[in-house]
Amino acid sequence: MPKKPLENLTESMFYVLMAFGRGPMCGIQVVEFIEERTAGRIQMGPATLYTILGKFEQENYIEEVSVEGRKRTYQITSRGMIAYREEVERLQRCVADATAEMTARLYSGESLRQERGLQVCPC
Amino acid sequence: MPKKPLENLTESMFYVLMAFGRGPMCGIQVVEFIEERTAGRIQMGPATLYTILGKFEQENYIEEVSVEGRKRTYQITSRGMIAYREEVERLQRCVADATAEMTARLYSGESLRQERGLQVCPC
DNA sequence: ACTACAATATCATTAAACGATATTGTCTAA
DNA sequence: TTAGACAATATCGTTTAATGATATTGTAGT
Repeated sequence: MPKKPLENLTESMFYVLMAFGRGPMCGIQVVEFIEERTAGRIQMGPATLYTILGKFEQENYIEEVSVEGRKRTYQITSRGMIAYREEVERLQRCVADATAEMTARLYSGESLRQERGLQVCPC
Repeated sequence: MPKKPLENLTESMFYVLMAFGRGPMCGIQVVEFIEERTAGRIQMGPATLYTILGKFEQENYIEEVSVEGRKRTYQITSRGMIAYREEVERLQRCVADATAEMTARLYSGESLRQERGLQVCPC
């Protein structure tokens, strides 16, 4: 079990934390949330789900709030919320970097060269 | 070597492909690009770098354009460009999903309940 | 030729994803 | 009361990725 917060969530982990933004829920509800939120793009199997839930509980990103029979309900912790917000920011930085890079190339005329498959100035 | 395109790039892979948007370059230049573009946030060691370059060449995302001594220069292929654009879109969808979810919660009054740590309606 | 450096390559360990399958608890109907 | 059926969670085993550390190799300067 890691001491430091996970510094790079996977897409699956990200959506699991997003689910708990809706409030406490059990594993199955998380899967349903993800399927709905991503319009079916992401379908998480039980192995991935419970692996992540286990890790998140160790990591103190979520905590158990009730057990009814087999059904375990979790809620997100403040630590989990921080991790989620940081992940949103990381994703935004990636997109921003991509955008900045595209813009830079446009202004340097690089896009023309790329389109034509040229390695050097076409002049 | 996988037959289908990689459907989910890691952050490291993403920035490597972004680097090749600048044109052909060698491994070291990729590392320098990433350090610069992310303002030092991401520092890639040789193991990660050459693992990724090897995989991308197999995957036909990049191709060798010259070898001078030890120095190998690669350029991105059209397949690589497609993978890169798809990855940008995936990241954008993640951010968009997070935003949509936040908006939905604001309008349902969920944010108030979350802030106060309540599981049920506070009324 | 020797040395230093630049660039790439490999090793070994740890962690993540996930299909497949197993387990367990609850409820219903006869 | 017990035999399904079902809902929910748990585990196994394989494959893939990340990465620190270290090794290799080619080139140039002296």
